[in-house]
Amino acid sequence: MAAKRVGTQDKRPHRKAAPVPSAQEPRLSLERIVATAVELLDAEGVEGLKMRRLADRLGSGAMSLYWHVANKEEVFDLALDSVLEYRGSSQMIESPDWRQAVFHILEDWRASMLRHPWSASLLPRRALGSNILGRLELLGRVLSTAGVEEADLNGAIWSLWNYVMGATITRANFVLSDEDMLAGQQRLAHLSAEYPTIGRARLLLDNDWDGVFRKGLEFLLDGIVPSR
Amino acid sequence: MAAKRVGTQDKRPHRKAAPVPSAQEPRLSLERIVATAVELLDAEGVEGLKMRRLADRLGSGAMSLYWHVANKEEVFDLALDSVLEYRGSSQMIESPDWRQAVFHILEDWRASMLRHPWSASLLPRRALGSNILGRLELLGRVLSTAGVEEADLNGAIWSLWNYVMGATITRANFVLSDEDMLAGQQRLAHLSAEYPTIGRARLLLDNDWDGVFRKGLEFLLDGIVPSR
DNA sequence: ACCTGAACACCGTTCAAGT
DNA sequence: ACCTGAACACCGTTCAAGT
Repeated sequence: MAAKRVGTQDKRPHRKAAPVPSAQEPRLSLERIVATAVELLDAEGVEGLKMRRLADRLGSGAMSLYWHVANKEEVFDLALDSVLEYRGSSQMIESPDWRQAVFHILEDWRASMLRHPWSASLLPRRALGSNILGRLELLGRVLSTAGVEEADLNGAIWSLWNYVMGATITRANFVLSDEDMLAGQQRLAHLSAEYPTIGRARLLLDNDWDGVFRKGLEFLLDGIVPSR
Repeated sequence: MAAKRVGTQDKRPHRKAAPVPSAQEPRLSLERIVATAVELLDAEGVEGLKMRRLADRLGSGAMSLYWHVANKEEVFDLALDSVLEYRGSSQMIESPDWRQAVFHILEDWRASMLRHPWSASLLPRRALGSNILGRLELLGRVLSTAGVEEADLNGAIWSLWNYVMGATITRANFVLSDEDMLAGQQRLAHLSAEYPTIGRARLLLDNDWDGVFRKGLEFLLDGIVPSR
């Protein structure tokens, strides 16, 4: 199990700071590799990302990748961080309504991960890249201005992190095709005998993911931020 | 990405209901395989589980496993479900104090997963086995008696699921050796320039995981269960 | 600096065969 | 019913070499 690190090191031989204009563009570049990796991950999922297939899509030999990245792990780290880049305007975040700002931050984060369903499950296992650290920094700032004491800030951020990650990982893994849906329904009907409460709640069937997410978030915020 | 199913099917050729006493014990058994898989997973993590290594530990050829299980996926499913078996007494759960009962259910669930750090990350991706369904059924029952309306039960269960899963997955992946700890500390010190709020909150450093977990859970329950 | 093919050391699993 | 070894079709990555 890879130990958790914070941030990503650049262990490549040497990288020029700015590309010399006279030099011809290399066929491969970190940016192209990462963008293509994201495409491939979106299309085929985590286990669909293979170095040879990635190289194929890029029109290069499999081994060419290894000049740009150290290994497959680094491809995952880079793809993950790229997907977590904040692309919205900063308007919402500077809203005087802190509650609205927190909702925007967390829902945008969640939406970014759901756009790339492989990303959420990956995030807790990998080093925290700069884009996610930026989002957490922003969250901390808003919570601070909302009145969360410095001593409680760590706990507040982690509570929200835990909730967002749990909700998103669960949602992202719950991609049911219609046939799966049907099969699950039949199975649950059968299971209702053994699990009556779950059956009555129609668990796994009528899941209003977004509604549940917002509601739980309200509850957490009510508790985290002292006076309302 | 494997689609989510509910429950696990038994596709093995034929299984006798009760072992004929006169027949000699087979060298392998599902139980031994699963128990050994859990051992191996505990020792080496998800990527450490290999069919050949598992067979080695069992003192058999690699291919012998395939008479008992369909494939590696099934080994994961079975190991996961076995780890989620409830081993406590049912006393706590029948406590008249529903809040205490919910806490016991969720903390025992969380503890079971933390005892096998590979399990939490696996759970949302796999079919729900009978042991986890049993825990959810129990949770639903307690929430019901606590006064949660039937229409809100689905949302209540999922809110808690999301929170527990997020907290546990994050915690389980955060196993820092001392050197990692030190490296992270230095890195964060360096990062404090870019992320001052995070730095001040000592995020990633002073994490009182259990305390944060309980606190957030209190907040959620305050919101989920109407009158206190 | 950047890219390549051959080759190695694995993996999960199929198959045909043993007892 | 239960177990096995040989073999196949992959994988990630090392290496020595090309331009």
